[in-house]
Amino acid sequence: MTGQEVGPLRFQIDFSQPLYEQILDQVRSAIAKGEIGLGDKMPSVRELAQELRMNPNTVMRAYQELERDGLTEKRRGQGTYVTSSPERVKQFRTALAAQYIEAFMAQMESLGLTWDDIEQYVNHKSAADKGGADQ
Amino acid sequence: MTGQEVGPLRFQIDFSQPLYEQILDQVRSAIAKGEIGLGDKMPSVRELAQELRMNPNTVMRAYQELERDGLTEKRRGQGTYVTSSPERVKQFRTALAAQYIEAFMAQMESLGLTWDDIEQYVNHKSAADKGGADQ
DNA sequence: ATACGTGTATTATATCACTTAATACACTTA
DNA sequence: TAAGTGTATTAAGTGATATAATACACGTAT
Repeated sequence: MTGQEVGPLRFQIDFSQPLYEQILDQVRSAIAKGEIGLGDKMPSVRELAQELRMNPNTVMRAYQELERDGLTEKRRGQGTYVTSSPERVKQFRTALAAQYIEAFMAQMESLGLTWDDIEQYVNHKSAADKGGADQ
Repeated sequence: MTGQEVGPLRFQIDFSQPLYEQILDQVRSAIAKGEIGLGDKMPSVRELAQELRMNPNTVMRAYQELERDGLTEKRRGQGTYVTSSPERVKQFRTALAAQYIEAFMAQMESLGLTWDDIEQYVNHKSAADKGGADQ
């Protein structure tokens, strides 16, 4: 909770994904990891658009989703600010993590792999081959 | 390894994803889980297209990717057959699992969550809240 | 040889998501 | 008043996806 302006955000933009989605993901990450302080002022839509050489509309789309996430708040005529509520951030992170995990588990299930198989893979980078489909 | 024709495949198609990708994922899954026997004959492009009420070109796109995966083989004038090699299937499953896992780990990292956090979530559906970003 | 069923290639068209562009408006602060 | 906010609108272009209508080469069965 610094209340300062957000530092110079280092964005890594490519063409593998929609641009607005990359902004969204990277700002989400920066907030979740505390790289952006709570209450900080985000760069303005036009400012960020110019820095990233994008259209302001594209940046705005990302900003609107951030507000839907509850991670930012708009103040008319003033700008966009990161939420001051650590609970909001926690809550958001938990919800998104749950979503990622569910999707991941579904992928694993579709390959006939169990949680034990996954743990084996993670613990020592070798055979995720063991369960299911032994023909 | 039955060598039979593949049974009536139950496809679940919606509009949340490209159609060819849904076919691809579901056939991959069916092979990985052994629901489709090795060496089985796949339905023809036109046949499946009619059953799913899609354009043959769309089905063909999925079939072409399946062959790139090494999961199917084409026999000219005859049809498309599931590979007879269990090693191929194993290899494919391992590779795809690794890809899924890497992507998932990156997602978790972007939220500042560790592997321990994930295990906690999976073991008992509760707080993935603990590590990182405690502001 | 003929007919049929394979996979494949081609060309054209349509739709949709994404992005850019150029404005204009309402609000806040200096 | 002037400058900087977020926002809305309209128009246009691009690329991925999907459909449609053909046509071709190959293998098998008749």
